[in-house]
Amino acid sequence: MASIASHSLIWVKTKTKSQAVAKPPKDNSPITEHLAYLLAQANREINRQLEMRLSKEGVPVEQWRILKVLSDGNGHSMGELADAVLLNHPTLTKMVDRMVSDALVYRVQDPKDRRKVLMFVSDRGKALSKRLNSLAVSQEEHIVESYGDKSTNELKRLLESLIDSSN
Amino acid sequence: MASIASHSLIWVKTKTKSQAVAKPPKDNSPITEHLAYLLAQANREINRQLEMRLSKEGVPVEQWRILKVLSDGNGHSMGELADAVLLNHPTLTKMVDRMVSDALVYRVQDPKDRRKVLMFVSDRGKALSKRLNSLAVSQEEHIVESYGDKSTNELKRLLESLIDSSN
DNA sequence: CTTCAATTGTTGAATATTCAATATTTTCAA
DNA sequence: TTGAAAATATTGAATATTCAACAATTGAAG
Repeated sequence: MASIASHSLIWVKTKTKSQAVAKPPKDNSPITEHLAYLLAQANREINRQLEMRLSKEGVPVEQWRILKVLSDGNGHSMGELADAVLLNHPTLTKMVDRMVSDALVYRVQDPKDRRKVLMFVSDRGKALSKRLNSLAVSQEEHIVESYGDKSTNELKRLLESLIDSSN
Repeated sequence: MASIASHSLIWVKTKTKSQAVAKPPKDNSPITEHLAYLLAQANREINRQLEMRLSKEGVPVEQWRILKVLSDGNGHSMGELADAVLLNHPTLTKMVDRMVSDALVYRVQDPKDRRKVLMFVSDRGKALSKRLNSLAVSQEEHIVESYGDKSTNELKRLLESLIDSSN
């Protein structure tokens, strides 16, 4: 990992003239200045691109998430899984039903707490998961190409800390 | 607007030690290292918060967007509006149907191109829009409180440029 | 122990979204 | 000028999501 001195005296290029810096939106600001809108817009676009990649395997983005989370080999309860893959419980139940039909995952009742169901990924699911991961990684590489390494990493860092600060 | 010299010699605080910097994800990276996932997660959380605020007026986030876009007073065609508010055309048509029933907006056939329908906001819609904007602005202020001004502005800037680079 | 509240997951009905087909109008080439 | 293709918006059927109610199990207080 890059390690640099704790303080550096460097030239920083700064904007001339009044900057188009995002300000807290006023009542009459365009919607494009709202963080909530920018997040929705960026998410929609990136998700659309990923969806197109994954369509090669005929699988929705949510199933990639499910397979990826389960690929640690441990059993995950439905509740846990729902949080991890950003789906409501009933939506997850029904998507898992489909994936069970497709023999990608299977349910096991948790012996420690029989209210719970532990989800596992099948061999078939693991194989699919690998192919999906390649597609997802290649999408992110494509983003990095046009958007840049620095920006991508900085954006990820900021998103993580936004999520942290929202809990 | 703030105006500063075009180059400044300043102290920049930099990280000591190896940083926990996000790297391009590998096949076996956790899903939380994928940009697509972080965007979905952040969007879900911020959208959920906004939804809760707007529920005071019994209005979904999408209707706030529609009213906000139409609040410039100009007529907007359905296609234009669909793009702006991040909805598919048929979804928008049906949501607009509801809003017309609620007397928030109305349709006018475009005299220049009669394939098009121009959408306008009613007085009632304008009044509601104002109240919704207050709620949305106060949400963003709340985010800025816990997340910080710098981070918020930087995040917005990066999201804008991500979107730009994706077109 | 027993009972009642909380947790976990699923189901079915109600609602919303999406896909494909349609209708209308405009554009443009022949 | 005409006819075919493109653009725009809507519709209805198919699909997906959500809400509220339910069933099963556990936890915990009395």
